[in-house]
Amino acid sequence: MVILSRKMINPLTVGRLIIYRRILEQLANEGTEHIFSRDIAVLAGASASLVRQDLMKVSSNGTPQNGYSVLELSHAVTKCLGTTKKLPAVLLGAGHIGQAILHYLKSTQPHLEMKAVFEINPSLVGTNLCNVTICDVSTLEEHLRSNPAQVAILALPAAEAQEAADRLVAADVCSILNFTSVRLQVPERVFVENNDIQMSLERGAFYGDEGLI
Amino acid sequence: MVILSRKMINPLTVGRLIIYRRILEQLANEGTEHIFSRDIAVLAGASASLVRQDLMKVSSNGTPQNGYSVLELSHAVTKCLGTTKKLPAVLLGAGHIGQAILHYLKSTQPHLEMKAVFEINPSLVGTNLCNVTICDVSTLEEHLRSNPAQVAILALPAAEAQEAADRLVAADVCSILNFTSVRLQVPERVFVENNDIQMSLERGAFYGDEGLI
DNA sequence: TAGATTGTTAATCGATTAACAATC
DNA sequence: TAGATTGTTAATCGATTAACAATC
Repeated sequence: MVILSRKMINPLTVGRLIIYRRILEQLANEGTEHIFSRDIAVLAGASASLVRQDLMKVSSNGTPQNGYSVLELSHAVTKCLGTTKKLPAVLLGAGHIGQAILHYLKSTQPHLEMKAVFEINPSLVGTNLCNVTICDVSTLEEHLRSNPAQVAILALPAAEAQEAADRLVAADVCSILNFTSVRLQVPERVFVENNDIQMSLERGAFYGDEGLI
Repeated sequence: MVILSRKMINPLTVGRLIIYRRILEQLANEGTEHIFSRDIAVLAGASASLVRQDLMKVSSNGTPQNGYSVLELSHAVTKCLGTTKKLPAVLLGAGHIGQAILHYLKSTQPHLEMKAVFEINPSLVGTNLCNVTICDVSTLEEHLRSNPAQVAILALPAAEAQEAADRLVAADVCSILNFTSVRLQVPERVFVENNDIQMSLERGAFYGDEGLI
C-alpha cells in the first residue's frame, strides 16, 4: 500500500500552487475577500479549469455564488505546501548569483534558512554575506555532519557542479537547487530543481530573433 | 501556406537544443570527436530517443558506427538556433538579480548585447554597471525609439512588472525575459520566458521537506 | 557479415482542456 | 427560480518513449 504524501504532487502542480498562493496573499493584502477560478487563472497565466483541478489537491471549497474565500484558500494552499517550519539550507558559491539568491532569501520568505555559504575562492572565506559566514568548501562535509541540511543551493561554476552534487548527496541532502547550467546526475531519491539562467537568456534571445519568417 | 521558421520549434525543444550545444562545445574543447545519442542523453538528462528526435530538427547526420561528429553537430545545432548576430537588449532593474544577469551576459556569451539598463531608484541613475550606463526608467520609450531592442530583461520589483511589460510591448519588444514572480499579460505575438527564482526556491524547499511520508 | 546505432514512425503516457451534474 | 460557478470526470492534446527498418 502506498502512503499518500505531499511528494505525490508533481512539480508542475506545486509550481502553480506556489503561484496561486502568492496571488492570494496579494489579494488578501488588497482586501479582496472572494475570487473566482477564472480570475485566479488570468493572474496565474493558466486556465480556469486547470486552476480548479489544482485546487482540488488542497481540498478547497468554493461556492458557485462567491467563488473562493481568499483567506481560506490561501491558508489551504499554504497548508498543502506545508511550509510551516523553515528548512536548513546551504549555499555553494558566493558569486553574483549566489549573492542575489541570498538577498532573495532575506527579502522574500521562502521557507529556507541559510545555515552556511561555501566558497572555493580563499579571499572570500571568512568574510560575511548577508549575516552568513562564508566557509571554505573543504569544510562542507564536516559542517553538514554537525548541522544537517535538507536543501542545498548550487551557484558555482559549471566545472565544479557535479562534484559538489556528489558530495551533497553523500551528505544526505535531499533537494538540490541547481543554478548551474550542468544537468546533474543524482540518485532518484534526490530532487533537483534546475534553474538555468543561461538557458533562459539564450531561449529569450532565440524567440526574440524575428529576422526569419 | 505556412512558412516554416525557427519559431516553429517549441520552447521545450529549443531548451534542450541549447543544452546539447553547450555539451557539444564542452566535448569539442576536450577533444572528443564523436558521440552517440545515448551519451548525449546522459549528459543532458534526457532519453536517447528524445535526443535523436530533437536532432532531427537540426538536420543531423550521424552514422551507426561513430554516432555524431561533435564538431559537425555542434555547428548544425548552432545554425538551427541561429545565433550568429547579437540581438540588442535592454535590462530593467539594476538590483541584485539585474546585476547578476549583467555579469552573466559579460562572462558567457548568450547572443544578446545589452544596450541600456533602466532603474527607478534615482541614486543609481547615471552610474555605470558592467560598462553600461544606468538610465532613468522614464526615458525608456525615448531610448527604444532611437535604439530599438527586440529583447528585454525584467528584473525589477513585482509591483512594477506588468506596467513595465506594457510599455515594452508598446515599444515593439518581442521577447521578454521575466525574472519577476508576476505572470505577465501580453499579446500572443510577444514571447515571455519566465524564470521565477522565488518559485524555484520554494519548490526546492517543498521537495526538500522529508518530514512527512 | 554481425551488431549496434541512426532516423523516423507508431504507441504510450501524462498534462491540459472540455464537459457537465451538483450546487448555491 | 434562473444563472453562473464549483468539483470532478471524460476527452483531447502534445510530449516522450518505444519500436524498427535502414545503414554503416
